[in-house]
Amino acid sequence: MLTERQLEVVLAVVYEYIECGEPAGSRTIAKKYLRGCSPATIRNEMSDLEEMGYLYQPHTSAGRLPTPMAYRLYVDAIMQRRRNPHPGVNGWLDDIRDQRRDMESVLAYASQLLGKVTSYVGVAAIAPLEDVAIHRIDFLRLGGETVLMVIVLNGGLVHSRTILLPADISQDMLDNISRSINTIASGNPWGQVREVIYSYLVQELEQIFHSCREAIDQMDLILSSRKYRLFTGGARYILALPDFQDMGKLKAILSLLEEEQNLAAIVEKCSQKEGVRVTIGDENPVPGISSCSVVTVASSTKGQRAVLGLIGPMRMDYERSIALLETMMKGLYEDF
Amino acid sequence: MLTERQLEVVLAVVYEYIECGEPAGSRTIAKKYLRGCSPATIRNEMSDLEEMGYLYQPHTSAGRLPTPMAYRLYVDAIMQRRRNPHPGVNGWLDDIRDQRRDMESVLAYASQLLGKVTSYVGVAAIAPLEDVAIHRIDFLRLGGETVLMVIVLNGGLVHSRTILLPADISQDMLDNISRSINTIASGNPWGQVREVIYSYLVQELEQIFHSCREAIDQMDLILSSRKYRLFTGGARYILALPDFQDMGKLKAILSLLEEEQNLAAIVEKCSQKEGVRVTIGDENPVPGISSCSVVTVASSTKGQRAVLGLIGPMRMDYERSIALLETMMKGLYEDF
DNA sequence: ATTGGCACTCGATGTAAAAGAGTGCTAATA
DNA sequence: TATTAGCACTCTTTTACATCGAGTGCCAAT
Repeated sequence: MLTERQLEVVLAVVYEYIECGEPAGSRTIAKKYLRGCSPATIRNEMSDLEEMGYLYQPHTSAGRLPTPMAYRLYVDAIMQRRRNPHPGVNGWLDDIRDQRRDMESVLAYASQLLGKVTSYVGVAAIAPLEDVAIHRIDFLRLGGETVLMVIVLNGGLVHSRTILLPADISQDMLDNISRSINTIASGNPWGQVREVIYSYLVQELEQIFHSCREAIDQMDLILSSRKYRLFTGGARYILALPDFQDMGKLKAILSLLEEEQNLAAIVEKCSQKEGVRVTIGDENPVPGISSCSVVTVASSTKGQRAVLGLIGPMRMDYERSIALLETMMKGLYEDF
Repeated sequence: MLTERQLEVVLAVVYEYIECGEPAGSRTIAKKYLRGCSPATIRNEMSDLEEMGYLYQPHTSAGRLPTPMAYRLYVDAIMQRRRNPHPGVNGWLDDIRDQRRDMESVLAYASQLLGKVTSYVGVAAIAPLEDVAIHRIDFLRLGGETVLMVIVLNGGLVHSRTILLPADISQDMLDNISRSINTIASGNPWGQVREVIYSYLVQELEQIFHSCREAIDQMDLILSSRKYRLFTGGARYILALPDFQDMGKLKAILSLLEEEQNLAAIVEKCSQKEGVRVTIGDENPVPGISSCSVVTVASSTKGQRAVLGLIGPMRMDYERSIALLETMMKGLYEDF
């Protein structure tokens, strides 16, 4: 177990490193954070803390750096105490409100904004899941067997997808089908009406036209798949950070952004429960960004679940990031 | 004017630099490209060419590098002669065909593919312009004055956008409006029906409900705006290129990718006329990527205009890039 | 007009010395 | 017993300097 002073030292090292970006020496810590002690005392503590796995030295004659364990300690400390709202957010939210956009645009804009003001990568995600109420579903015949399925969810989220039915169906017939589906589905989340539709509607419709099953299967595929709609923004700003001067890290993070599935894996894990979540280094499910941390905040109203997040270096400014995300999410949800 | 041999030397320097990535010396050029001449002769020619602005030396004791003028010469030479189709494209096209996706997915996939196989940044764009035939337009009431407008264009391109009408209109009323609009618009490009709708329909509908004008204005905004739908892919691969080891350049190109308007400006310029277009360095309209080149190919069938492109370093492999884009565009258009 | 020869330039590479930051250890101290 | 001052030691970073080598420019010979 850590003594009071050891804890202070660890937190000081983390704080100092986040601020300055360089290994913290005993002298600095003594002077800036623990005025009552001499550098020598701090050295002794540091030596012990290194043995315990909280600190390490990049080389013999350098100061100490925090290990992921230390970051975890630091973040847990932040999470326990009350946090102040991040300043400036209200102004940005007003901008968003003025534009009166749909949820997709709002989140796209939010991710850009997050990236820009933090210099980390901003992430926004929305879970078009089975428990979001369906507004309506339409099928538009594009020609031949190709049909465009448009699913509108409450909150203005639109999913459209061209599907291929096993036969050529007239628009009138498609309208009939969508009317029947909408009667049951509209206003309810897919998760609730799925069973009903499969047990009752498909049978009835199948008598009219057996292609209905195909159409509904496709719907099920989209709505049941735990697919997130993802937005990222501000990737260019991380180039300025000293932590990403290394090409290897840069490549890892850019790859992550381009491969949506991996990003989705991270986001999904975070949206399990509401509130802030911080994943440090190896704690996050994707290899390759083991030197990065992810801060996310998940929230849901009316069954609409959204996630805002920041991906940054392990020495990111957790306190500010958390405050920013919390404030912004709170602000966004007053609108929707 | 350039002599025959001077031309040969310039082209050789460009070719050599594209291949090896290092300044070409007189010795190398003489040995590899102009066997009949001695290094000293080449040196004299090079000296003249430098004066003429085709070559330059990064420092006194280095070989020569091509200037943008030299690249222009080189590209023009390629463009004049017959080009062979790029191998391997057919296989990829089969993959695309197998997935039977709509145009959006196809282009998104194509941009990724382009980036991956070239290590440059792949770009795909589609111009949802006034001259693409409209399939149909729907208005879906989301609640209150908020309405989702879904515009489906021929080819499966979908544009949806929430708009705000000055009054609360029932879904039935909206259906009436869209039915009226579709009667006139469906099957025709907006450019052709725009006048008709404004002169005839708006007047008629306005008697029923004056909000129609707002709705149609919004449509006009989307369809008349020369807005491109853009896809980029493979940005992570350029990190491996020696040309982008410099953070400044990297930042420039990543910024470009995140700011769609700039990218659109580039693409727009290229889609003016069909066929391949190469923009070298400062020739392209966006500052910041003055050390990059852009190769694009534009094409259109049934009024559907699409652009494929590659953004790479100025010493990109133009020959291969051009062949790749031409072959791929040709292949894609056999499907659509 | 072309070519061989040679001095010259300038970046790249390598080595050594000096500087600087920070530790670990020991002995003195409160 | 916990803390502290002092000092030797380690390892990186910086600087300076000599060397190397690729490639040019120019001149005289062909």
